[in-house]
Amino acid sequence: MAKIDLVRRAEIGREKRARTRAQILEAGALLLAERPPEALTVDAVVEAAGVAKGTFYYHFLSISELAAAVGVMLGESFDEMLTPAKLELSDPVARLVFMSRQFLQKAISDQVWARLVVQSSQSPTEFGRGIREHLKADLAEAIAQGRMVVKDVDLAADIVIGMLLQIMRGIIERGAPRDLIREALDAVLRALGAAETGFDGLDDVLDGQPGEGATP
Amino acid sequence: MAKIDLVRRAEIGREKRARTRAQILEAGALLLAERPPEALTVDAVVEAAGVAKGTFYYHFLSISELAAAVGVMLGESFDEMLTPAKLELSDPVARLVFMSRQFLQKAISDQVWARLVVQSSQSPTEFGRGIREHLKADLAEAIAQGRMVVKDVDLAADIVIGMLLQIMRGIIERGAPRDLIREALDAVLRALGAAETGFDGLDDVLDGQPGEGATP
DNA sequence: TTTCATGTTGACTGTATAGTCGATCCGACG
DNA sequence: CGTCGGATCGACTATACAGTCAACATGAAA
Repeated sequence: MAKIDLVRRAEIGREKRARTRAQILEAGALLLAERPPEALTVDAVVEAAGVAKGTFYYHFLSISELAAAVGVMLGESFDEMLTPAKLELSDPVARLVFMSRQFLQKAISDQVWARLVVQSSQSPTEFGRGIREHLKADLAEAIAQGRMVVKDVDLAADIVIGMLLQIMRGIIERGAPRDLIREALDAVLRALGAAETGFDGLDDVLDGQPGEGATP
Repeated sequence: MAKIDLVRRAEIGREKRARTRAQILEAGALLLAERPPEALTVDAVVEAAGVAKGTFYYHFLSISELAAAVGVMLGESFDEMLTPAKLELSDPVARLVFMSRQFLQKAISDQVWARLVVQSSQSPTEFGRGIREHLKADLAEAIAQGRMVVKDVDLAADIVIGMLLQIMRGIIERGAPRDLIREALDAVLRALGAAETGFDGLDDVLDGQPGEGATP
């Protein structure tokens, strides 16, 4: 019995498999942007993805697993979006502002993404918790440096998350008037009581200019 | 054919009818506190309410009508809660603070109510729009008086609503630490840029003391 | 006691959805 | 070009749910 190269075999379908899975994932994301996971049916997903029902179950165990996968996808888009901040900005308040700015800009340029974020913020997913922890780390650092009036990290996180999420809802429903982002960022800093304790480069971050060390 | 007193007849069952309807309504509110209306089934409602399925359809046309009725109920609880502010407080910022304070206090003392409010805030119901308009009226007055740094009424409303809702979520998930309400109210005022432009009695309202005119 | 409007019941029908499974397709490899 | 394993398909069963309806319960009035 000639042993066939199983490893090779395993690779064969991988591209097709990945493509189909991506189709289902994208369709799921699109649908989850406009309804909660509890209201999402397998039939709706497979129709939107253009695949057969069995194919869905070949890739996912259930709708909730699909929802989790979409959550992971969202989380990755966040990491991708926030990585530059981690690398370039050493100041926690600057990182906070940068993050908030990226957040709102993405919401303005990608409505589906915005809706998806808003929907995902309801049921506490793994993704949501990750964002929150990331945010809390920055806030704790800022508090430790005596940069903020708000001392309770959880309260500070709720303030930031609540403002950004609701402003995102506003963007979805009513669009983004001129200077919205700048005014929103100012309001976030004021709410935390971090407005007057900035560092030199903060205005650049607020305006979306290249930050510290980027200008030779 | 002796005309029977139809008006009287109509009154006969009213008490029973009202009681049953209230049962269904309460069960619906309880269930809608923990899942979105799209995920609520008639069977679940009638089981929770302890009535037969036909009874549900005798009182309501559909789940969405029940959800609307629950929304109206919530709206009434708001009116009830906010009426004293309208009457006693002439200052728009004081009314804003009073409203926010009542809001958070109620959330702390009534978890089901809090969950229901959070859930209802997702799908824009009639109730949600009413609250927003009410809030925007106060904010517009405050802006007109030059009391706030934030000039965009919609942005201001999103800031307040976002903060309060997310803080409510925090209360639901992690409880309310000491001084949470006071710190939250301070943060709201700072966010709007209304912290330094207060009037004399504002501290009383912030602390939940009887407001202006109540001390003879 | 009888009558009758109002309200309640739960069995019933039809439909939508979940989840399964053997048939089929596809493409690499010998 | 035939074989074979991984991927896809869609018909099928079982179940959950929506919505209906004829029968029954209740209690005030005659």
